Amino acid sequence: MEKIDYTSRHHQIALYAKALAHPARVAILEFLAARECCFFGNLHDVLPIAKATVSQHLSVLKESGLIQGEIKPPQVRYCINKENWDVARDLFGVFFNDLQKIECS
Amino acid sequence: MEKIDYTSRHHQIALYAKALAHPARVAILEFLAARECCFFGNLHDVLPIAKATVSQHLSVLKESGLIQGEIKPPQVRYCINKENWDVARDLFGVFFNDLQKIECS
DNA sequence: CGAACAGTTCGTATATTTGCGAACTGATAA
DNA sequence: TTATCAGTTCGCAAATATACGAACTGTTCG
Repeated sequence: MEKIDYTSRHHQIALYAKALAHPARVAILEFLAARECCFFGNLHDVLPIAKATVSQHLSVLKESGLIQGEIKPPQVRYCINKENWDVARDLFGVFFNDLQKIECS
Repeated sequence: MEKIDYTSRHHQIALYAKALAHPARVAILEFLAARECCFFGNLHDVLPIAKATVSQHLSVLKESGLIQGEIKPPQVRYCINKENWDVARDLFGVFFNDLQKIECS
């Protein structure tokens, strides 16, 4: 049997999963997904962590592509990046739903 | 606005996401999901990592509950834990699909 | 200008993750 | 019994993640 390389799908799923791999980030995404818009302060008010840590988690989410930030001085407005959110939803959807059983080797 | 605690849903999603947060584990799950059964050796043959590392990733997946191992001397047969797999699918499904927009505060 | 406000960045400490080779375990085969 | 085979565990090194306070940036307000 040949060694495989991880496909770009494997990497993509892993990257999105990594973004979701902390309860704070799950909570942030849920909070954002429920709102048209949301400022840093709203998140900080609600989360049980220091603002530096909130900012750090937001960076992780921004780097994953799942959210985007827009500067509205003096605040920063965050929201879900709908395009990538849909990509992630489809990746996980296919991953969890489209398993085809093969006979035991 | 009140601080929230992370809910057990947040924790659960984060834990399953953590399990998926490495390409090797995504590849393993995909491989298992496609087969009725699969031995450690099959996975090691296919993955570009040392057997100690394969074993480690399998431990992570076992601890997450997404897979289970059964000793069939001298081999170990791994398979998807269908029950938890379904739980994870539903958690991610709801998470990605059931967002309700609220007006900007 | 100087103070205040909203966030980010920096520096640092600690914990967790990833990866590997080597040593181990437990079952079978010679 | 000894060797072998399948897989796990150990010990370690390097990288990454998590968290925080303090210092910083950039804007607005007096």
